[in-house]
Amino acid sequence: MLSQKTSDAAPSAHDRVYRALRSRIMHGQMSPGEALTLRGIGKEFGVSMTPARESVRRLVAEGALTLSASGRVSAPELSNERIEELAALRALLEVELASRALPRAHMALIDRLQTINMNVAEMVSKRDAVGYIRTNLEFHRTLYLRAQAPAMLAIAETVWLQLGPTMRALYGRLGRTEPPHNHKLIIAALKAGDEPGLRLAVRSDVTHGLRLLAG
Amino acid sequence: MLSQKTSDAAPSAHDRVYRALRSRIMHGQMSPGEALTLRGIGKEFGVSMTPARESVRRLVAEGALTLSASGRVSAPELSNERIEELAALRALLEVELASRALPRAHMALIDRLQTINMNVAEMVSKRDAVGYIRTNLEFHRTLYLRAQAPAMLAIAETVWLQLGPTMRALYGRLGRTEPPHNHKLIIAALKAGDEPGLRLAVRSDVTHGLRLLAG
DNA sequence: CGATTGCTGATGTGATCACAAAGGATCCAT
DNA sequence: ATGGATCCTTTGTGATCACATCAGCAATCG
Repeated sequence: MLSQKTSDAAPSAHDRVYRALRSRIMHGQMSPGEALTLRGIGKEFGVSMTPARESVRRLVAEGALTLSASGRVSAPELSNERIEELAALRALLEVELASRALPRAHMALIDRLQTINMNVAEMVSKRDAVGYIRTNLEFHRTLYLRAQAPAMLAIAETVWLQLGPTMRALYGRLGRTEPPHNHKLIIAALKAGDEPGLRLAVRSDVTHGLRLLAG
Repeated sequence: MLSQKTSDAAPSAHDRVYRALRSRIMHGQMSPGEALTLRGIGKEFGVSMTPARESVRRLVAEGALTLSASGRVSAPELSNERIEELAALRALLEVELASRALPRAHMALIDRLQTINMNVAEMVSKRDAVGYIRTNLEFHRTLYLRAQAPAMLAIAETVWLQLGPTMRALYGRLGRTEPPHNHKLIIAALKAGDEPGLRLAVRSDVTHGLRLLAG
């Protein structure tokens, strides 16, 4: 799911469009229900309808966009049931990924996570929703990359993608002064080599924000 | 992932092609490495390259097909690491799905599972690889549908899809006389309301065959 | 004043075409 | 016989076009 081609030497037009839209969706730069048109995308990226269509179809296949019965495409408006299910999926997958990353997590990685976490805190203090989502996902991805489980990570990213448009809405309702407390628990558990603690911390981090959105 | 459109009233050309190819891949009717061409697909289904391309792109996005650097498309040849990872994913997801289905599993469902299981046994005795794969997946899907977790089920089916072309290769090496013993354990655990037993049985069923393929 | 019907612009779909690149086969040289 | 270079066929990509359909809006009627 991450890289369509095994070699990304020649970025085709549809791939460029795909990546741009994907990033926009995953980072909460689209609101739920917001519509897109093929001709509009084509115009924005200077391509014809063909690559625009392929990008959109691919994103629809990944659940990042919704296709209405008439073929109109828009960012999904998730039901509470679906949000809860996606949150459960995040918990299931990311706990496993973190657990697999734990034995390989050396100091260099933990340092990097702490640096990223400072950026997360900065985004929170700046009330930068998009920046917060991006750095937060970067924190998780950096950890999970150590799990050496690309298929699992790809699926986890697909779940993030599906939650993207809903994320910003979450940020709005969220008690914003919250520094990333759970991230510190994750880092502490990594340092201590405490697997049960790590699993719990990841589960809490992933579940907490989404629970209040669904409820 | 399952239904591209919320309403499947008007089956568009690319959707028809997509479904046909998807079924072919998932049921092991394509060998790993087998190539496809857009014009060939178009000719086979009586459509132009456009719907053929969309179907293929969608299947590539789902990991059901592999796109070479030059855009050529073929059924994936999975590495052992990837097979093991996909097996782990199946275990993770399907144990959860079974666990969620358990409290909702009434007698009617168990009866249905037993009927399907007879078909599985029949396919095994007939040495029908495709039929075996199809009925086996039907067994699992029937159970998981009770979990009321469409997103999770969709992801599980994506994993099945990725394993599809490899499945038949598995069947060849598999001790074929094996009747679906683990399926009986699953049914027994469902009858007894035994959640730990169910989790173990599902994990064994999902993991066993794939382990020897990867090893 | 509100609901319904009819219309118009906008939108997705699929076909076709031109083009570039890749793969394979053939031919030649060693 | 074998290795390599060359040519040609096949293949994917992206653009454009014709067509059917849908959404939104306006005019009309109750």
